[in-house]
Amino acid sequence: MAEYTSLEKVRLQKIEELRAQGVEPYPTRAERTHTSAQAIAEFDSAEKDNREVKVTLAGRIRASRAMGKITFAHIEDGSGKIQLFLRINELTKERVDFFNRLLDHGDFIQASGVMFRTKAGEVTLHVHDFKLLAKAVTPLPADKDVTQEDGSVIRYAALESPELRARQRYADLAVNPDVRENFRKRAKLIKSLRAFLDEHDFLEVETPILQPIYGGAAARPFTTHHNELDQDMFLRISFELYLKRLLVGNLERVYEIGRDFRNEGVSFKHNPEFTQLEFYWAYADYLQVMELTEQMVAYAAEKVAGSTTVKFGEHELDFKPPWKRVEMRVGILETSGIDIAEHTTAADLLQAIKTKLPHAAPDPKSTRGKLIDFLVSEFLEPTLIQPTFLYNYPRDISPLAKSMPDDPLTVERFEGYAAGFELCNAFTELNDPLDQE
RNA sequence: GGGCGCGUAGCUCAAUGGUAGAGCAUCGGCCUUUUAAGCCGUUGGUUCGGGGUUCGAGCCCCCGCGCGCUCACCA
Repeated sequence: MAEYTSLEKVRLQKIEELRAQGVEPYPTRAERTHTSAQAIAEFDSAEKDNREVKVTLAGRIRASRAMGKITFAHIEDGSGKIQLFLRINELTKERVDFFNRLLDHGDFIQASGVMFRTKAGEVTLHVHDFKLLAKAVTPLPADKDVTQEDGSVIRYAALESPELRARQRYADLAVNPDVRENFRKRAKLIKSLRAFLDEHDFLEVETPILQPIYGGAAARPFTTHHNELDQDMFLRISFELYLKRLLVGNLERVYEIGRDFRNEGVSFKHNPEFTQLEFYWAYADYLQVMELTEQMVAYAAEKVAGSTTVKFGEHELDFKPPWKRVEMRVGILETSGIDIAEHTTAADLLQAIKTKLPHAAPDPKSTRGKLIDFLVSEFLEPTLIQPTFLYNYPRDISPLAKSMPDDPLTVERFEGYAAGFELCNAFTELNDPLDQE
């Protein structure tokens, strides 16, 4: 255990003092009657006819302003913040002093009383009784001071550091309410994807995470060891190989939502463990999958955001089918001026890039596939803001995908993009066993 | 893994190689409608760790640790 900070030591002393006074800092039960949002809503409707609203609320102290014989404080629960008003008239001087001296930001308390509206207009609980529910030792992270150009200082009462936010998710959640909303949206999203696929006769399965041989993608794995078998095992980098085996077993439509693990770079777009959805559909081709995909995403947007139109950063994205479809060769030609069909070798294509795009800097050792990738990510991808399917990929960057019947260098594959991000990747699967070797 | 940058009080940050500071928080006092409350006072430091240069190192040099950005890899 790390050493306590001076602030934590003060709080530990307060716990001692509470116990000395016969106050249990961690009582077993709470008696909440309303969330803060319910209390405010109920008061709003009762205010017109002067109906009294008595409630008991529970939450964490987020702010307090002691002013001698009265104290204002805010507590926050899962539904939001609410102000408390404490006065010696109802509580006695001893109780108000107790609140001010022994309770701190972050402590969980419950408070009972009557709802009213302050002079400043804020719906507030006039506290007649309160009780400590759990004394916090480590303070909630908060307060970031930013000095403005004019020299004034603005205080943000929220956790800012990206490092802390990621490492201490609970603290981020406790302090930043919008993050809680992200969690709810994520749960809705996954629920809606399940509902959609179930509705379309796809069967949800779970395949092995611990695998003796990894595959299904080009990525480095995490390695672990099975002691009893004395055998190295890998955390899956993809579900692909196991899901395909289920197709072999005549489960014609299967899907899995779960974690994959890739031992690679970390950034705001890439995490070593990430959630992925894969589905496989026997006897269908990539065009049918394209249609199903845009319907699925639109369905999810409707369920999560209430509309197929969604704000993302500065963009307003409309996921309503049909999405724009751009053939890769045409897209590259339109955005970079290079027709990859006219340059069938790496050397040839590299020469064309150097001639037509003197400012571009591709790796000269690249294969033809890598050069095409370069053109896509440099010129084409940034233009794919509204939901778009990019389709018909060059064979040399698309393992396991089936070639087009009349063009062996191009495969039946597509990727979906929105706001410049790749959303998904799909293809007509190679099913010639000899070709696969 | 490569390149660049950062690490000073609980937090956010100052400090030409010359006595380590400010605001907020903490702690104490005043204050019966505040909401970034206000006013007065107080406490708080192995300057990330180790070594070196120097009369003198938070600052310069070397090694290490941690973190950020970025490139490569990838979704």
